[in-house]
Amino acid sequence: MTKKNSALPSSVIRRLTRYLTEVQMLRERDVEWVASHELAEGLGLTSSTVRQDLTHLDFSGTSKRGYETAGLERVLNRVLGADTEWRMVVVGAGNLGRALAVHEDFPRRGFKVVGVFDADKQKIGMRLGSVKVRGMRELPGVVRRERVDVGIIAVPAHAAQSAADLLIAAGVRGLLNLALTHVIAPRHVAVTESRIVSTVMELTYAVKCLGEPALPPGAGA
Amino acid sequence: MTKKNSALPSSVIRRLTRYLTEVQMLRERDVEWVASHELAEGLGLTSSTVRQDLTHLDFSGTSKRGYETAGLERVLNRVLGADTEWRMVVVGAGNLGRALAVHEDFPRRGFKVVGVFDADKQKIGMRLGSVKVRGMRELPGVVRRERVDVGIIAVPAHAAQSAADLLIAAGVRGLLNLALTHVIAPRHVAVTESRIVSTVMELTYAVKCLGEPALPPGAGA
DNA sequence: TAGATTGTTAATCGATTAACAATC
DNA sequence: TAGATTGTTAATCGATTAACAATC
Repeated sequence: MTKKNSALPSSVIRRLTRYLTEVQMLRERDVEWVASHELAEGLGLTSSTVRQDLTHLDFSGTSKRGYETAGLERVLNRVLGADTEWRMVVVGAGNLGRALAVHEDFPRRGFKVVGVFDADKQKIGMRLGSVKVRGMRELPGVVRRERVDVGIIAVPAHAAQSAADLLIAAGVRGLLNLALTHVIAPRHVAVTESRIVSTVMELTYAVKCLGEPALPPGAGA
Repeated sequence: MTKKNSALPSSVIRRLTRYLTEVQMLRERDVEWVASHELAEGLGLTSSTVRQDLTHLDFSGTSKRGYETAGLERVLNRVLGADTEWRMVVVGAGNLGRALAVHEDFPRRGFKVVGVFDADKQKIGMRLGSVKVRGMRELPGVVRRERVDVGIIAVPAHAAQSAADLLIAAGVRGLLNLALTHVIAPRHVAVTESRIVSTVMELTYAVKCLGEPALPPGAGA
């Protein structure tokens, strides 16, 4: 609160989320201290980057010992807002939408899915964990009543913008867009995009660039 | 083939995947030409970035008209390797793994899931689209026989590295890691990581930085 | 103390943007 | 032709890495 708080670069934020999960795992194993070079190794970074990143936090390491995991976890949780509950809805009850609605990692980290919506009547009423799939008409009411912060867009590309518009009009402040198209949102709504198909294409490009393996592992003759 | 081909920067590759999906949609709507500023607008970029990116391609635009969508789609497909079939297996038949195994966007783009594996006996035999969940012991044989290129890791964090090791030993050349931990792989295996929980945390951080809305949309009294 | 590790500054590296001549 | 848009160069911007004094 006493610290300048807004808008760390997204490159830094992306890594902070990884430090957090790493530190949580260290804590489960009762590791009390971690050095920048250890975090770096575990995550494929340089120790310099780690130290640079952690200076953005209201938290200091100790010479010779590194960073106390308990304190680091606490401050990362606070900066990332992972210490508060975030209420989400999922739009689209296809394979991806259904998987996210019941994804165990979400409640574990303070993300609560309070509703799932789909335009397809066949899907309405379907039970997903603790929620039922509802029709799109119910979306605005649920978003308001349940004070939903974030909408997850898991619909086909052609329906993504109208799902976004509906969520924005209902009052969400963030959108996670999983559809293949870019969605437009006003400045007061944050948008993050994540596309599994694009990610796989990035991977296969990298594979292609590796070239054919000199020797397939375990090749006999 | 006649062009230097390897290792465009990953920032460029990430955008090329988006140009490809965008151009495919334009083609469905029978749009024959697209200008850099139009692509930029549709994707939230600058026209300068778009033109810069497209110079990496073995393809030229035309003054006054822009880029021919048919040619652009063809060359993007070729560069990204999206014109060949990629064979994949999914390790982990939890919610996420099952969703990916039957994800419709994959076959549509040349990605074929030829196997799903899980250590849990209860899940073995479960039917997912055209494949059945198999035990981990069958993984090496399937990867070899089916000439699998890429393994998708959709297991809990503590099992991620051993899943990676198994896939690598069996001969995959790429890993898509969806688990929360970093996995280590030798240089001849490409790794891409994608973590839905981290992505949501990036989003909620951005929401937090927006601050409280001055006026909640549609606030009455 | 001696030595390891932080915090921080400066140097490097890469990515994005601006600008404009060439071109159709 | 006139004007719009590319391809490309140079300028800016930001992110990563290297290096080292401060410190416990």
